[in-house]
Amino acid sequence: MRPTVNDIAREAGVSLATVDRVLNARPGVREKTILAVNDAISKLGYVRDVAAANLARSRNYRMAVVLPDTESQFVQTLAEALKDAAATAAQTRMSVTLLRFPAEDMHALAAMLRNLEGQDVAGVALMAPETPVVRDAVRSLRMRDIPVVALVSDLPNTERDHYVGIDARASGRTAGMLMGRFLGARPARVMVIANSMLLRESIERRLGFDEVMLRAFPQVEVMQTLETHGSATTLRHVVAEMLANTGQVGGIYLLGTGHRALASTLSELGLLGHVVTIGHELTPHTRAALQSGQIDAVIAQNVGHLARSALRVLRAKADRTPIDESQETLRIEIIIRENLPPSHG
Amino acid sequence: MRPTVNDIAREAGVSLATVDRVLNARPGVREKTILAVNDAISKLGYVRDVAAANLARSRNYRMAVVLPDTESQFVQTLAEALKDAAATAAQTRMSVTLLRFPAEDMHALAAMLRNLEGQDVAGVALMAPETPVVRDAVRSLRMRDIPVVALVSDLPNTERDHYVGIDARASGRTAGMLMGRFLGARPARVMVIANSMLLRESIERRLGFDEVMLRAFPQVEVMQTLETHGSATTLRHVVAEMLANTGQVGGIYLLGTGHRALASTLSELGLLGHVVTIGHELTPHTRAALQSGQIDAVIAQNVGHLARSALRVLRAKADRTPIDESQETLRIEIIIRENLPPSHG
DNA sequence: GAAGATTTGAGGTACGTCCCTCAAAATGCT
DNA sequence: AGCATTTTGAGGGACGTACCTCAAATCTTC
Repeated sequence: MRPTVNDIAREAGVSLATVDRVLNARPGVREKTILAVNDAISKLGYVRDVAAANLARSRNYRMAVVLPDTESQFVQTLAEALKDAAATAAQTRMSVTLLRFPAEDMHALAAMLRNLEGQDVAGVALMAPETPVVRDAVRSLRMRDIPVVALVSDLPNTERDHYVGIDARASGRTAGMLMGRFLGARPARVMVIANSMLLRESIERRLGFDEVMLRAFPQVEVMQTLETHGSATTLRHVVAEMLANTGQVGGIYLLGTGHRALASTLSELGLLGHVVTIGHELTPHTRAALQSGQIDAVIAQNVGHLARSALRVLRAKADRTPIDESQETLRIEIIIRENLPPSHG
Repeated sequence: MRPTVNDIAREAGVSLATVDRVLNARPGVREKTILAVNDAISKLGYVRDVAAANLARSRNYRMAVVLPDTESQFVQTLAEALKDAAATAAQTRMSVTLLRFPAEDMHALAAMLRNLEGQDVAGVALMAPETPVVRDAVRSLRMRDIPVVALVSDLPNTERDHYVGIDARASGRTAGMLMGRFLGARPARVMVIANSMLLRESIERRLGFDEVMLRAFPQVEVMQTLETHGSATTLRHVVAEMLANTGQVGGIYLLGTGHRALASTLSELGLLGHVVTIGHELTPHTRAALQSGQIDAVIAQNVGHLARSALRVLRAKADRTPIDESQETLRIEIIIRENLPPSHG
């Protein structure tokens, strides 16, 4: 049988009230008594029954998840995963509010976060680029003891409590290694396409990619990043132009979105399936593209895991409970047609 | 506020006792009343507070995990992961007993499982090859309403409640695709090495591998499987012989264990790093081999996830609670040096 | 050693659910 | 209608913890 607070009281030779005061760090206990209780705790191997504790507290965890308001399939997929995770988390007295901010409007985001401070929010998960305004908002939340978890894109220069997501640089390296090996030994050129090189993630991925290419595949020339600014038309245009003016393009590395536009452009040029294409994130589009052979590999993070992990970490932070690192570390997944996971509705 | 059983009672116009009877499927309630209660439940969106329920039940789940008693690093790693998962699961009143059976002695295993029947075990997770004896033992457990979860290696022709692990055939296909792409366009031969081709897993992996090779890489010749029977000496011998008698060996596919022996053999022959090597499962050995470039890729399943998943599924089965498929589906992971996850102590 | 402050004990209620008992009410059957 | 049977209600104790109050015991300090 697991020891309870009563066992500790008996073992330490104090009353239940004192054990309770020690356990919950309430004042009015002598140092000596605190030590005696802690001794009993470790001697009996007592572990607080969190479920019972939360029941007694009848605590409700209101968590907020803040995502950019883009139509990007990845963000949509993530939002869905978060809803699922929230439904499950409801079983453990957690309620999750999903908020969206206009993607380019950092001040709107800051206002949103400031607003959250007023309400009794137990934690915030945030997917946003690191700008000064965001840094200030995060600091402000932390000052009020509200845990903040960075989602998908890290906020390394803020006081965020935790980052849930994969290392963008390492995922770029992974993409690079696959690209190099898939291209084979012959010299080739690789096109790199991004939405915007102002995004930390794109920069990091590209850095990782280049790192590996330079080191391991010197015969491959990686060209300058083409920016699409999220526009399919621009993507079509720059890709067609680049392909017309450059020979030996053997690979395309898509740092961000635009898989559909890329596939149709390649298809028009009769190149579909003849160029090694590697992208990021598993969405309905990339899934379909993998299945039909339009993409060769996708570097992804498991969004279901991401969502559950974010909520678990927020919860742990709110409870001031330790985090199981091995469970909360997301893996950089390499997905090809052969190991495509089932889609689950 | 979340609705409680009291709210349901009020809403349905019945007493607390009746709501309780319905919720816990106790007898002695008219069909009509059951419907009324269920209506109230769905109307109010009631979700049972599992924590409180378990507290009240003060139920202890004794789970047993049965693994073969091999020194294989994979099994060792899995055992470690299970211990970690068990430690965490202890927080939710679950205790896990880890049992080992002599790898080749199916009758010893059967006796072990029969012995479990006597004790009040709430569930069994089992990693074992599917033999008639095992089939009978599983059936017997199920007859006593003890849930059985197959671990790592499926038991498809038994009445096991669930399988936690990856599809061996699909992981063979994944290995095949990587092998083909890593080899490049030129013709080559691929050696396949297994411990024993009597193991279902080895067969399945090989089938998947061949499938892809035949379809997508006709220029590659996949040779007959060499069996090592777990002996490093045998491995050294057969590999050296095969390499001496066969030209153009560009790749080696290791279906089971033997990474260290293979590396040292290749090293002696001056071939280390010149042959595309693909193996299975992430263990300290394969991790080191990936890091040093001795292996090019490993097809793996996340053992931490595997362990947690097995315990969660057992728990759900014991509680007769639905399973979150998307959380319990293990992914076929492709691991190369660039996306090697951290080792976590 | 007395007054004051600090520390400890005893006891209670609550959280939401399970599970038990016993009596009361409703229903079915002849 | 009367009886047996089934269904329902009312109530209480338990699980392990949190949090509250009030009194008693123990320490300080002069």
